[in-house]
Amino acid sequence: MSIDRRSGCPINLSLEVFGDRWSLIILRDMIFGGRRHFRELLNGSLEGIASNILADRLKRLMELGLLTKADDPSHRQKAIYSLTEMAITLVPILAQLGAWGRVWLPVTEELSIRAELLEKGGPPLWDQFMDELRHEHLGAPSKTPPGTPTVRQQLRAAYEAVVARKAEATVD
Amino acid sequence: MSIDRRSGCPINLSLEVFGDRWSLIILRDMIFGGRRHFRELLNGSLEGIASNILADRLKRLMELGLLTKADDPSHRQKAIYSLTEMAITLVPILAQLGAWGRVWLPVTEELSIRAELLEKGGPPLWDQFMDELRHEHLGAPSKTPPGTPTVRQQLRAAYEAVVARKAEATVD
DNA sequence: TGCAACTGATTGCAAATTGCAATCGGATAG
DNA sequence: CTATCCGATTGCAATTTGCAATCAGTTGCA
Repeated sequence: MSIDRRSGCPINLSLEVFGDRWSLIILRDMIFGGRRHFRELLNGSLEGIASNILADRLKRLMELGLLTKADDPSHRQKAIYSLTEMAITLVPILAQLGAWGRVWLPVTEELSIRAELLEKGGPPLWDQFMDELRHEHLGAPSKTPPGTPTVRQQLRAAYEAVVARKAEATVD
Repeated sequence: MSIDRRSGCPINLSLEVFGDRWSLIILRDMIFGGRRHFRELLNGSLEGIASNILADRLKRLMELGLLTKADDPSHRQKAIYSLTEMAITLVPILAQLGAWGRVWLPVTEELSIRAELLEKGGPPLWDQFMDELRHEHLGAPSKTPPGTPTVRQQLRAAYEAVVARKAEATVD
């Protein structure tokens, strides 16, 4: 379940952490979708992950230090998964991955608007987002002034605007 | 052999392209190691890729539009693999991946010096590197003035300096 | 109290993937 | 003529994957 260590190359080691078809998808849903529970990840996933794979990957990501698990006070057997700093710093990678995919692959418009926004915002926006994630997941004090829309809200709003516009276009 | 299209999300689609343990390793060796031939990739790989996996991935990367193959004029049955623009624009992703791995994973010093250099150089260095790759692989005119050391040369020199220093340290 | 819905998983199993070893036919060098 | 190198291909055992069904415990509601 742990790492292979085929070599000490940073790219190789990174691939050994999330060089599979699901790990980054789960992290994406937690980071951008704000999901924290098993069921949210299971049912909310566009790609339709199976429950055993999800359980396996969550365990693996915990062992690797990318996630932690805590009891949910509202429900005795509910668990809350949190991102660690290690996972939060994946934001630039996800942003680049999204930017690349948006250019070269057959993405859908509503799902790529977030990647576009994140790309346009660049490192300053990524930093703000990571700050918000640290606040949400690690309890760190937030540096963003209250009243400012969060990055996730901005991404969500942009996504919904596209969906609304497309629905409109269908009616016309 | 082609793509699944579990969803139109750019991150998902990117993962479907190189969300496996070998595709990015091959591209890394071509991009940073300058390897162009089957045997170079097979024997030069630190991670020890098997020949059938290499053949399979090369074929897949060609189908996906990341590589092209051409005859080597010096040897009738030798093939030269070239990066396409699609693959060349992976440089920022590889740089981020290397930067992240360098921080969070048990990398070795000599193998991570290149990631460090690439991180410090930032987007301007990435652009220069991509320009050089376009020159090498696509025959594009090089914008870098002659006499300037290429990025690959810089990376190689840094790597060799670390190796030499470590060898020295062992002697002492 | 009874029961349905929901919680985070686990198990069985068939199918696909992986990667090692051996081998292929052709090309080239000595 | 022979040894070596070329980009693969094949056979095969081991592992991994992912779908379907199921688990035991928890909660909300009647």
